[in-house]
Formats: sequence, structure tokens, C-alpha cells
Amino acid sequence: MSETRQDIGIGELARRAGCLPETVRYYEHVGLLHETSRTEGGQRRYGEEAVRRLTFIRHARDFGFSVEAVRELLAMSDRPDMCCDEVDTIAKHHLEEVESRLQRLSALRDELQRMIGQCAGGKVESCRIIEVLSDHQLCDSDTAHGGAHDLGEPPAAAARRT
Amino acid sequence: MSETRQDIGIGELARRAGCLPETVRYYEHVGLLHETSRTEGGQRRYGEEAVRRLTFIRHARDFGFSVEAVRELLAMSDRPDMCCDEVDTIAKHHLEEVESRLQRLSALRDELQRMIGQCAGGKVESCRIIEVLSDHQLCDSDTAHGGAHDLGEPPAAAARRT
DNA sequence: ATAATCCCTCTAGCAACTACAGGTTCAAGT
DNA sequence: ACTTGAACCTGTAGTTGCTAGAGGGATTAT
Repeated sequence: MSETRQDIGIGELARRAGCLPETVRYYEHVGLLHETSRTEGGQRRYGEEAVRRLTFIRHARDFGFSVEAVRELLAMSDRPDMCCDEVDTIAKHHLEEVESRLQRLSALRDELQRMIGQCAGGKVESCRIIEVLSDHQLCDSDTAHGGAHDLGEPPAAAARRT
Repeated sequence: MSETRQDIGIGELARRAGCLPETVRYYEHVGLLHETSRTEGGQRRYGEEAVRRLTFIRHARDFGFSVEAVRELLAMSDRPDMCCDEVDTIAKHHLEEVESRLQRLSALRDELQRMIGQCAGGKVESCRIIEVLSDHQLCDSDTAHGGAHDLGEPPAAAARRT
């Protein structure tokens, strides 16, 4: 590897990867990004390699890989001569999780649609939605959403969209 | 309403609704459950009404409603003579969220499947998975997973399964 | 020289709980 | 009556993956 100039500030780096400087510092803090060189005044300076690494991280996170999984993927991409079985394993494991979440989500959607379809729009007293929520027996399937509380949106996600 | 006996301990209540005592105290803390009577020694005692209320909460959470949404649903179920339009609105809004999440998740699944299918199983150097993660250009669709990081599993979910 | 940005560290906050620590109370058995 | 053991209490810290703010210092452009 040749020496590259380290002349990118944290703000520029973040902008190039589509995140905030705070996020960069966070990744450094949790060890996804190495500590980098500093100016005399103590400000971080990065090179192109950091841009690539951060882009990889953001991209993997966009794919829904956990930070832990990203850590492993990074470790592997740092050793290009290794066998990529493990990469494959992580991706497949992630795919399985995504698929199981898809199943539970679509069962949940069906149940919600049923609930809403049955609500006649009268008083709360006779509301099917409240009824179904009050009495599990009224559900179509018992297995359909046993773990649906796993499907909540992480708080940061909403904020990121604003 | 007739006076009912308050002779259920927090552990029994939690067990009946399928959660932990800590969760019950948490719901009290955030105001989903009213404060209840106590023994002389200061321990909480509940009646059947609390069992129903907690069951409703757990059930709504299972459906993926946020705690805030549950709070609103509870407020409405407490007023049975009200019009249930608002219940309907909350449920429909939730359904929309579920559907959009479904779409993004299935786009993500397709992309993961494509990635995995293309990995020939050699060295990391030539691994398609790493390549795709490194270079967004290699993705099929750019719109497919722009918000896929919304799909991570809340931390508590994993713990709850252990 | 000075103003406008940028950047620094540290801490707290979000959701929705879970998990302790260190102490108290209850119910049952002897 | 006493003792044991389980259940309970409060309060705080941890989880994930960031984001936001306070209260400063550094860099850059004019």
C-alpha cells in the first residue's frame, strides 16, 4: 500500500459516506474504524482508505447487518487471502433472519387487515379491533405473531428519515 | 363495577400475561398500568382487571404496536361509548407501516439471495458478497434498501428468546 | 485580527425493556 | 414461635445504534 495523504476532515468523510460526524466518532469508539492521525490541534484527519471502509460499513448497515456482523465482515475483508466460507455463513444467517422476520410480518399484516376489515365503525364498545386485542382467542392463528414485538422500528431509524 | 379481591402478586400477574415482573413494574412506571394497592409490607397486589389490562398490553405489543400506540388504544378502550374511528385510524396507520416494512424487507431478501448465489466459495478476495457491500454500484436496485437499516432487531427481542 | 465554521470530549437521551445489587416481606414448614 | 426460602422491593445500569447537546478549542477565510 502506498502512503496516501490524510487530508480529509471528519465532516467531509461523513458527508462522503452519507452519515454524520457523530456516527464516525461512534464507529471509532466501538472499534469499526481505526483511530486515525490527528492535526496538532487534535482534529482527526482521514485518507481515502477510511472513506472506503466507512462506505462499506454504512452499506452493510443499510443491508441490515448488525454492528457485530459488520465487525466480522470487516475482519474478513481485511484478509483477502482467506477462504470466504465464513462470509457466506454470515450472509446466509442474516438471510434466514430476514426471511423469518418477513414471515412473521406478513402474518401480522394479514391479522391487522382482518381486524380492520371487521371494524364496523360504531362505538368502541363493539369495536372488533379492541376486541381482538383484548382476547387472543379471536385471533386467526396463535402462531402467527408470537414474536411480532420483534418487529418494532429502532428509534434511530425514524429520526434518520427526518 | 363490583369490588374484586386484590390477591394476585406481581409474579403471578406477570406469569398469567406471559411476561416478567420487571416488565409489569416498567409498565407501571411509564403509566400503562395504574398504580395498584399494596400490602402492609409494600408489595403490589392485583385483581382480575389488571390481568385483563396487562394481557391487552402484551397482546397489542405482540401485534407490533408501539407503547405510545398502546397507550392511546388503552385510553379508548377505557371509554366504550366513544366512536371507534380513532382506533381504526391507529390500526390502519400501523398496517401501513407494516406493509412498507414488508416491502423493504423483501427487496433486501432478494438482494441477499442474489449476493449469496453469486459467491463461488473461493477466497475473500473474489467474494461477491464483500464486493457488493464494498461497491453500491453492484447492487441491483438503488431504491431497494435505502432504509433497510430500519430492519434491525430490537435488542430486547433477542434476549427475550433466550 | 476576527469572524464563521469546523471540530473536540463528554454526557445524556431515544425505545422497550432486562438484569443486576442489596435489602425486605411473605408464606409455609417445623 | 421461629426459621427458611422464595418472592418481592427500589434504584441503577446495561442493551442497540446511534443522535443531540453543552461548553469549549482549532482551522480557515477575509
